[in-house]
Amino acid sequence: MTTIDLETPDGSFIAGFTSQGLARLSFPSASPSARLDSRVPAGEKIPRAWIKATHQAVRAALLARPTGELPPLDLSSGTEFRRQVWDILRTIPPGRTLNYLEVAVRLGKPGGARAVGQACGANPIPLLIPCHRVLAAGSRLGGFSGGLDWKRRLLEREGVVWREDARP
DNA sequence: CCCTAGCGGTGCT
DNA sequence: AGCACCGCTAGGG
Repeated sequence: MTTIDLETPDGSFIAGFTSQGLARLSFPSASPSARLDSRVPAGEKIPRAWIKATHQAVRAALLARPTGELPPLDLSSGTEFRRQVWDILRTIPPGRTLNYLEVAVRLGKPGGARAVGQACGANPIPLLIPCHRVLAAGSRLGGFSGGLDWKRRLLEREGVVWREDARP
């Protein structure tokens, strides 16, 4: 994996590329264990177009704008089920949300809400695969592996309203 | 608020 | 094969 720093007004994101495409993205605030290591020497050569597309997509997403065309994605770290979940997440536009149950239903697995949550947590490319647009039932915030502060910040910019606590 | 039961997918033994 | 873990949900006290 080759890592590239992406500077943004929100700090430095780190993108990880394989020869297949963009494989990971870490937030500026990511804990050392979750943060990609940009010091490791580059493995493979990465097309400049991929880096440019990623940089633009990240900056757009941070402004609550559609990402436009993404570079090729390497989602080989995911199981079939998880890739199906991630594909659904990519259909959620800025400012819109689904909840875990709704994603499960779309997959034809109405009992799979919990597995959907697990798949969201395993999302290797947060922000661009917008797992922050998945809330819990009743518009409750639910979780976020990148830290709930980031989830709140992104949703707020997109004009989404959520409920901080308590069930209906 | 809490607790419980049930759920599907995943990874580790 | 078994089992513990989960970004969950619905129901009841």
